[in-house]
Amino acid sequence: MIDIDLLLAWGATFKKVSKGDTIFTEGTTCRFYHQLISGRARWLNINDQGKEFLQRIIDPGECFGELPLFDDEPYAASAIADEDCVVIRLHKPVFNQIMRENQDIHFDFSRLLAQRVRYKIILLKSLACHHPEIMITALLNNLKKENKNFCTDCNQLNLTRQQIADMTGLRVETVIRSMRNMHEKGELVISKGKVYC
Amino acid sequence: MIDIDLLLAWGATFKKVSKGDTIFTEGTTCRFYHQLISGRARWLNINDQGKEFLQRIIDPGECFGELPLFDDEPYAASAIADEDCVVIRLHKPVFNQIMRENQDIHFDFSRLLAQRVRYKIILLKSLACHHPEIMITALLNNLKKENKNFCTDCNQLNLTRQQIADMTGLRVETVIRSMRNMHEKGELVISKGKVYC
DNA sequence: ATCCGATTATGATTACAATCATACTTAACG
DNA sequence: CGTTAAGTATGATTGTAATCATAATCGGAT
Repeated sequence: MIDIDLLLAWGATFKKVSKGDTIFTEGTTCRFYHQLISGRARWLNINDQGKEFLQRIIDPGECFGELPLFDDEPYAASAIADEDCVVIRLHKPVFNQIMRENQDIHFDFSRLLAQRVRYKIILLKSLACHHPEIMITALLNNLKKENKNFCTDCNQLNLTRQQIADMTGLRVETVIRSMRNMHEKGELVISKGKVYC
Repeated sequence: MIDIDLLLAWGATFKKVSKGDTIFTEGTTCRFYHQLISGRARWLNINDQGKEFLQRIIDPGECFGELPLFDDEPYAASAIADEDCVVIRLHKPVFNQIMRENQDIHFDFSRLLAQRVRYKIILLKSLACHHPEIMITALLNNLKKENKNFCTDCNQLNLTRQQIADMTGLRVETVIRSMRNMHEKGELVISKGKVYC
């Protein structure tokens, strides 16, 4: 999201994270701006029953855990490395300084935040209607719009049914059955288990 | 959210809206910044079955419909006047100019957007777990934290069960039963139908 | 004070996703 | 290449919120 050279010029540092390790934890104080260089991570809530609610898959080039940098509250969710990762980090006060001195970047982040609100709103209203197929459609539409978790060439969805379940609160069996039904209806294509839309 | 004198200095205009009238509609292009002067409005989605999903009650002093100003997408939801309202409006390009020239205001909006994401995330994860009481608790906690829809003196909740249903996707009967159960458990107080927490 | 619509309340029934069980298929790894 | 875990698939059963029905209560308007 922010140019790496710029981050480095401001004193950002690289950090290696091993697969399975927690990068930061929901509810704790945020001290850094984070951006993923390589690997893959997930941003998620874990509820009292130990069930994961997957907020977002984090891919290289993306920033994550940015909410506390703007509202000074604790982390809203945890970040866990799905693979070995390299993260670039910058101290929060320095990040704020960049925002102040570089208004275009500030506007980029406003846009990002507005988009995040927008997608959460769309997902919320679809969850509220209780129809699994509508929830899945809303989720996939959101992801498609931001070119996320889709192969840009072949339109293959690159999320498992379980991940979709974890992002909607549905059970994996319900996701499987719903998506198969959507396939029958021609709303998407399932070929050898792979989903295209 | 923005000082009214400042808005007026930049050429903002007042607009009267009658009870029941639509202020703007989901999916249409946004041309104005809106802030409520007096009255009350609601910000909501209406789905294909005609069911309302209530995103937020808008009270005097609050801005609303601000997402398109930052991400240049259409309105994410509609705004409808619950009472006769006066709204102050400013053309979108002028709003952007204010952001550029007045960085503190820009940071205030970043904070607001981050908070909105945060609350949507919290609500999302609670909806995903399927327990009505957890959903209602999450909603009320969110509102309480921003001093919204609560009497600051007596802690009285100033939303109907129907409105809570419309904000969570639950049925009004389920909200009534769940809240009565929360009352039995001492998680809130219901006295003559009024809710305190 | 009286009326009327909105709100709160409660019971009975139903629909459907969760849950449990089991099996097949695919991908990763030594 | 074979082993194993992860992912996909499908059927049977269950639990719970939605739905339907009905009534009491509250609040605002006349």
